[in-house]
Amino acid sequence: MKNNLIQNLSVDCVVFGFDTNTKSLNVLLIKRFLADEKTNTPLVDDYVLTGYHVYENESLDDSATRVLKELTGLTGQYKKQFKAFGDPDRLNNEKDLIWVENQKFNVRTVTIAYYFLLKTEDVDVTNNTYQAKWHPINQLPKIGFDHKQIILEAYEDLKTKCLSEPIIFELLPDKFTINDVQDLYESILNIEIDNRNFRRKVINKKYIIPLDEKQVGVSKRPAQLYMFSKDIYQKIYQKSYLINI
Amino acid sequence: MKNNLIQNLSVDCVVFGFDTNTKSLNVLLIKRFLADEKTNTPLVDDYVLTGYHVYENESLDDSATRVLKELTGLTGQYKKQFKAFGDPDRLNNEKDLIWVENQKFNVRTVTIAYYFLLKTEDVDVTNNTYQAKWHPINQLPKIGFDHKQIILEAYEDLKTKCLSEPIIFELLPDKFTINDVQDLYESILNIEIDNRNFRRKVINKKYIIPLDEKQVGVSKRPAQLYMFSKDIYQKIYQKSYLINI
DNA sequence: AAAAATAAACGTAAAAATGACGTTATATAT
DNA sequence: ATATATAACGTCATTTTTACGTTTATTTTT
Repeated sequence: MKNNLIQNLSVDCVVFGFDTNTKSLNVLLIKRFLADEKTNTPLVDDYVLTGYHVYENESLDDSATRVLKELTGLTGQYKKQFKAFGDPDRLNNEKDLIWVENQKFNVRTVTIAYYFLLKTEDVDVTNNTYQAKWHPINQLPKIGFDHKQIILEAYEDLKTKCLSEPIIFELLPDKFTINDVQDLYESILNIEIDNRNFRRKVINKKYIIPLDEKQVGVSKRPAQLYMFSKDIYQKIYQKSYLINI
Repeated sequence: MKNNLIQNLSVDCVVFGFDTNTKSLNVLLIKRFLADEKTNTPLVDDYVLTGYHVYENESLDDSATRVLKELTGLTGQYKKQFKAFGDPDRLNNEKDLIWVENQKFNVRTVTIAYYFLLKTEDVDVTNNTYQAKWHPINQLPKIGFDHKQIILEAYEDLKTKCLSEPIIFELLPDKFTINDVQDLYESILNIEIDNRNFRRKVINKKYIIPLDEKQVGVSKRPAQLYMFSKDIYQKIYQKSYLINI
């Protein structure tokens, strides 16, 4: 009955990026493909999150950081551990497939799920060994394991979190327009926002700093560029205790 | 290097309750005591969270539910999985002590931490085998393992969450006064709230329902009793997309 | 070079929510 | 009856939000 031995321990990373051109919140996924050698029938043909076993002397956070670095080459990105997934039958459908190495029945794989926010421009997707690819959160392909659920729960957490903290700027280029910010909120939250009110609200923030630059290469009036100052934000930040139930 | 074998898997439960008399947010903790048989020197003398190994065919959620039931007899309480703790040296200081059965060095214990919100009145602390005791969150005793950190992180999550969701009512009796609600917010958030403004705000909520009852046994003007209607809340609830950064 | 088109950027006013504070009402205790 | 303590209500100024209309700057078209 009691089970004080043995499980697999892994981390999985939901990597979010924002495409300012298509105005789409994207998730970085890895292609899985495996065919039967004789019949050539595809056994696995889907996408999954990046993840890996946690090394023996590694903290959970470090493990997630390592996995992201291996995939993207990036470190220091916004990272949040948002949930552990560990139902006993979590990977049972997949148990003789790849990624799950030498697993026997009844071996539980607990995964600690993180999400990362990064600037799409920082990642070179074409140049990696993982066949990684960005997928719009609203048009996810066939997803393996229970990773669809993990992605959607990460997304829910992100939706809540972006309302109360300026994490959105982790997803934007260093220099952005007010409309970029609005597009991003609209994509994440799947809502429409009044541009005039939104603009005023954002511009009034002390930590949104107008630059001496405008957009280049646009075929209409170029917009003012801004940057986000984390320093200023942290200095003037004071926790709001506004009860909103 | 790689570690695809094995670790201990447990759940730990931070149980929150509110004492309307002392106006204190409390945590339910279990006494640990162990003395050296010869010298009688105390080896362990502190408090810890309830927790246990996850059973072989048990989901993480079910495991937490079981642990709470064993401690309090209660089921169906508000429950949230808020973080996994799994640093490789997490329990190393404690490795030859009780609770950690037959552990060897280098065995990692990952714990999935939950917090529960319950009505203090529902729990009979005196009548349990665990020597469980309520402790004000602001006057915690000596705490074993890394459970102090776990408690404080649960508390942080609760503080954030109670601002945007009416989970506070999980901590109050079924019938409560407006001042009870205020006391609870003040305790949790460690702030002072203007009674008149707070009262207006709360009373205006459709899901706060005045009863045909007043306080009894108080030595001053008895206050109106209210109840919280989860049904009405869920019916009229619509996600607010107010961006507050 | 002027006009048209388009998106950026600014403005205004009503409504709602919040914050700060004064006053009244109702029960119990003396 | 009167005092007392707490519950409960009220008012007003300020801030924030919502809902729109207007102007400005730049590019493209004529």
